[in-house]
Amino acid sequence: MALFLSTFVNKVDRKGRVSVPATFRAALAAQRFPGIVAFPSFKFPALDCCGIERMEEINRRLERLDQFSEEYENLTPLFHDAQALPFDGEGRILLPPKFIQHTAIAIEGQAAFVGQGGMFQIWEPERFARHQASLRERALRQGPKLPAAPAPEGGR
Amino acid sequence: MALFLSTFVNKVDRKGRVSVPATFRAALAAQRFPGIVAFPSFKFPALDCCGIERMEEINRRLERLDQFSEEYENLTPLFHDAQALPFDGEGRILLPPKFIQHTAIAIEGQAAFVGQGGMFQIWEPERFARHQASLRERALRQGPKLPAAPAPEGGR
DNA sequence: CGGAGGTTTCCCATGCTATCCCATAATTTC
DNA sequence: GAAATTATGGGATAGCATGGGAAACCTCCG
Repeated sequence: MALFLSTFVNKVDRKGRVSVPATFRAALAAQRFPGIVAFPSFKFPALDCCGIERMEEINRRLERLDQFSEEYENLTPLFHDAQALPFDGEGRILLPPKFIQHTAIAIEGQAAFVGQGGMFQIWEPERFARHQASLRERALRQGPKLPAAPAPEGGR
Repeated sequence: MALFLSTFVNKVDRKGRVSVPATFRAALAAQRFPGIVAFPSFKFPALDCCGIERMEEINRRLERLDQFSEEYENLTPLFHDAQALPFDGEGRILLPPKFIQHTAIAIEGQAAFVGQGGMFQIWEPERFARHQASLRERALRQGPKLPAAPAPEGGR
């Protein structure tokens, strides 16, 4: 299973290239497409990213919704704006102008790669810091709850 | 299942490396990733640590929540700050600067590995001593209670 | 059709740091 | 008491993030 952990801040060079952290690349190494798939977050100035296989999984989940329902339609933009970003020889990706704009990441600035478990996000570092603070605050207020272990074989 | 017992204090060398106690390594030996996963404790200047399998288990549970829900988001900070720390050939890990800072562990100082059962913590030894004292004091005041064993046949 | 301008992809060079490897001392086991 | 395991130290090496330039590519216009 691909598991993305920790936060890495890397530089964006003049051409709009960024190194994907080596540990993230390693988590994706087994997949057919050597690169990542990214799409603008609905709610935040960030990119949601994963490997191609996860994208296929998301598609399978989407297929379980009624084809002409509003929920279905609400989710399809995800595919409209998604882009496959291949690694270059050094493990970098090129951030397309649209993504630069959506995230407010600057050319010759920095990009934060944020592990989320099965996926990761890309943020402009200062915006992420603010986002993280507000997330913490909300999580404390609401009390994070992890669903019980899936019953079948359950540990213990 | 991995079970971590007792407390060990080891040196942190000039490069920020510490030996993980051999018994803890043995408890993790069966897992795919040879190393530990650590993240800053919410409440204390300490690191919470476990093996990769436990992290994957947490991720599996997380995946049962809707991808873009608030409950989901509330739990992701766990992954933002977690780091996989692989063992070197001698069973040491490298403490990243962030963790050094959070725990106030000093380069060329010491680190305490504290067994907690299914997980363990890493503390700066003096801080842990104070923490332990206040824990004891509270436990005495409140009287510790261990949940009863599940009924023999116990469903779930 | 051909070529100029701009862009993208590939390749090589560099400094830095983490990782590997070996050595030694202390401790435990047999 | 000898051998194995563990904790610790330090030097050598490989991998990573980063920068720049050359080659391939496309597009638009002459």
